[in-house]
Amino acid sequence: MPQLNGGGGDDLGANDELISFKDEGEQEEKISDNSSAERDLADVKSSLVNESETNQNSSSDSEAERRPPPRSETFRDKSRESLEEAAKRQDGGLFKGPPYPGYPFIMIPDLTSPYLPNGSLSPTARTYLQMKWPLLDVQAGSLQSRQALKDARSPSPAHIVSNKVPVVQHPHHVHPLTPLITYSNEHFTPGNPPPHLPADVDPKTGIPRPPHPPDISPYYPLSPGTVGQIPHPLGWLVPQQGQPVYPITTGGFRHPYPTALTVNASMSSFLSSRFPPHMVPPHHSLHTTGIPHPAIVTPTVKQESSQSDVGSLHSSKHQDSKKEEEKKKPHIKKPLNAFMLYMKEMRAKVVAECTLKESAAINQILGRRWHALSREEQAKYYELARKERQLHMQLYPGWSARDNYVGGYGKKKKRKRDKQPGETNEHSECFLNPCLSLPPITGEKKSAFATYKVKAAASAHPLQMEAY
DNA sequence: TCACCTTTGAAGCGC
DNA sequence: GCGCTTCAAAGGTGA
Repeated sequence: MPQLNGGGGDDLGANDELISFKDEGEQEEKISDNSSAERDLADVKSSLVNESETNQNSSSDSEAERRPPPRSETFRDKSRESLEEAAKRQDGGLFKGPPYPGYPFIMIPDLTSPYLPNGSLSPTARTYLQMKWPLLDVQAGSLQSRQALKDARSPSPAHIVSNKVPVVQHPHHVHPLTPLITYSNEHFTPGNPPPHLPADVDPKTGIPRPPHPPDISPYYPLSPGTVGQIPHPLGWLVPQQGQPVYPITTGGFRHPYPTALTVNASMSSFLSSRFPPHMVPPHHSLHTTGIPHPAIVTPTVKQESSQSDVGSLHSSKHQDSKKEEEKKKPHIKKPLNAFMLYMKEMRAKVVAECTLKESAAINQILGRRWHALSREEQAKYYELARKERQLHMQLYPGWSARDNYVGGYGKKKKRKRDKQPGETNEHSECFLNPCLSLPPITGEKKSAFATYKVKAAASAHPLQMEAY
């Protein structure tokens, strides 16, 4: 909420900047800032709510005269009301499930991760696994039971549980990292439903979902008949004749993102060193499962040939097939960066809390919250993004971001309207809501950050540059 | 139907 | 090396 008397908006903006460039020795301030992250969110939320209400009111009347000062009583009251209402919702009055429940992922930070020098699983992740993945042990147990059915050289279930890094994107627009990783207690509040619920209830619609067979990943739209016929997700990494080079337990079959789940950083190195490039399908949108790689989007192709009269279309078939061939060309998407991963995880929460759905507004909030994240939390996302890029590189060695540029795939996006430095966007929340305004990145800081990035690129993510 | 909006970060490219 | 541009996700909005 804009705090005119306290200069809250400016302060927030300043804090954002502090957070963005932590290498400039400003982390102390950030800690205190993080402690107020929730309060900040509440402020943003209430501001947005109030703002939307204000906008609605303004449309019917001469809003310029009536627009209340930000600290007017009505403003506070409404904000308080909205906050109280939100609090009621979170108190359990209206149960809200986690945005992405039941993902069959097991995300345990890489043991080589810098976050826990002792190599142990972070408490947060542990808590997350316990609460969100109560079936973990069960699954491991079931894996053990299934182990007998499988290649004796398969690794132990423990192997499965560890070092799983979901790195690629979900074909259904839900990034595996998103539901999987709860980086802070804030992300996983006690108000979240018990883990067994999400499997039965659609978190978005609240509509009960039919239970999934225990052996089927709920994220594969597979018919029961296909169960058991599914080759191993890493089948494309497996030598043709027989045994997988990399032993995989049946647990791997449960994961929608096989490579992501079974390949972590070290594993990626293993794969890259172990498998010749021809074993990595750079241009295949489908695994042997028939399930597209999440990072690949194959444009929907009309099934004209099978549905239309063959004779009448014979003449134009050639042209159609030509077009279809182009359409079929798989679109390998860019790996998500840290902020995108964060957005995917937090979007649902912000939407639920702010009762906003417009992505532009949501993204503004998320941008602010991103800046409000602690260094450690951001580092986790950077690390995940780094791993995602790593895996992406290994999956698609020849792929370049340039491939997705204009001319490579899809339609050309119209160039955004460039804003002049002092120009404000009337649509922008920043225009009306100082709480959402972010200070521009100065050239000095950009430069510093560029240097920062260059160094980081040589090793890890920017936040790890501290060590240098 | 599709571009736009809005965010941050990664990557490509030209100078 | 720097600055600019594009794309990644998301869903409402407007043309």
